[in-house]
Amino acid sequence: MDSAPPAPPSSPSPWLPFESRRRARDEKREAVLRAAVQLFLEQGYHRVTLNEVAERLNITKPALYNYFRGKDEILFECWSMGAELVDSVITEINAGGGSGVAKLRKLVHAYAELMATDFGASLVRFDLRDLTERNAGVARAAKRRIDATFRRYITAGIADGSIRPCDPKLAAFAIAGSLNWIGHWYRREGKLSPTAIADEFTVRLTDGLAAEVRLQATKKTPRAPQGRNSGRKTTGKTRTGGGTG
Amino acid sequence: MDSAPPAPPSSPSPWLPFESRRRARDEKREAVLRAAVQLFLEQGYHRVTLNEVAERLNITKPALYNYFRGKDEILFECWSMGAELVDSVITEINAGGGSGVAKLRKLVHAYAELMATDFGASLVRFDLRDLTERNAGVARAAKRRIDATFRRYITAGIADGSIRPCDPKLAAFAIAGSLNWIGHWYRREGKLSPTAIADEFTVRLTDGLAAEVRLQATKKTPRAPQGRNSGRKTTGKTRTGGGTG
DNA sequence: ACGATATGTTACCTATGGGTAATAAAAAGT
DNA sequence: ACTTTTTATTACCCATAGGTAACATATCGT
Repeated sequence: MDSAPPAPPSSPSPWLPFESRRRARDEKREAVLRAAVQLFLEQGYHRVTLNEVAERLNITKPALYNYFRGKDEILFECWSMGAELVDSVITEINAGGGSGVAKLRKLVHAYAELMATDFGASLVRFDLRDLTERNAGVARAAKRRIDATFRRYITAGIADGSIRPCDPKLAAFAIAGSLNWIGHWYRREGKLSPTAIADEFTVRLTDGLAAEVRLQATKKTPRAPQGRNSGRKTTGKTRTGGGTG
Repeated sequence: MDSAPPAPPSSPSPWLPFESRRRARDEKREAVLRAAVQLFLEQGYHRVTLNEVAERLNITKPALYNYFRGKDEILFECWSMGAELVDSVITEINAGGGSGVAKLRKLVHAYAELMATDFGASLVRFDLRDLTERNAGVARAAKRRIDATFRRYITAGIADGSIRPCDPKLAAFAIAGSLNWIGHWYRREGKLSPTAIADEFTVRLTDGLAAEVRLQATKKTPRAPQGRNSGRKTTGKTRTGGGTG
């Protein structure tokens, strides 16, 4: 409160400290979600207060109630944003063709990239028990649909011969587990880009399942049929995130 | 509060409602941890009150402070129990011999089984941000050791030729992710026994990495390796847990 | 311009639950 | 038996943070 309020450097908030406020409702709603999801991921849902969320948007707590019924609804809407992203990915893959393993690879790749986004990570970092019973039900249903999709692609792959026989349920658990975990260790500031991670995981996770072709890891080795590691001497310390969890 | 207190059916609490209280201190301390970890996993740390923990042990909240400095310390001690289990597993594997892939398989198997225990699951279900900075530091260090072990076995495997060349860091992430996720979906009441899961994951997760032998999945296992669940009729829907997460 | 509506603000309420003080009752020491 | 120490109980404190009421100010339709 010293001199004039020069507006904090990069403020991606539609509410300028005390100025023009004429944006569309939906735009503001989404701005709340973007601020909230970021804080929730940073500090954890229970440690984030609505005052903090509001403050980051240059408004005050009660203003939030113009857009949401309460804290848990904000959480749910964040989660839903992620779920919609996954749903649209699935819809697109379903629309296209390809063998079982091809579809599975597409899903793995897209899902891995999603886990590196805020709304994507919220799918696996938020605790559904923080939602109302009603919303938790919706969320569980969405999760089931996603899980079913993994299994369906695997089952289809086994049927069309592109995937070696295995238990679709456990295979789906193993794959989804790896992918979901990305949401826990990925850090924007790390050296691994989302696409690099997605590329690698697509190979790693479907390699053991594929019936025929063995995909090569994207290690740049121009020729080498047997993925030579691109000279990286694995000098330990690369640390991107928490490692095991 | 009607008739005489016949002591709740199966009370694994050293504190009988109003009777002999002469157990050793450590035994009680651990009883607190067992009750706490169970509640924390069931309902989530923030939704569990110390009153609930105490109530389950037939005591009152302040009594807990004879054994712990506060709620967060209970959480930390639960977490530590899990960490110690992993550490002892690692110690044992390190003591034995075998190729890189052999050690990795041992670790995967044991870790998978651990994820099906309360203290094991607490390793990945608890939020380290709920701990004091000091304890969180200890926990992070432990996690790093575990992660390093995965990478070391993989690196060793590549060196001794038992594992195909790959990026140890990402491979470790992929494997640990799958395993950690077990802690999220495994349910005691489900039909999958911990060993069945461990067996399957050991194959699934190291299959794509192994240089030579391709292990065979445990398919063909007659049916229940273990799971004679008291006559549960297994009607279609198998659902063990949340599926994707 | 001018009400009506949407969107903010300030000031407040209150349930919750971690933590503590004072005290009583066992266990253990002598 | 008695004191001392450990361990439990009852009664309380109080900071936090979600939520609400009452009021203010833009924005908009006409």
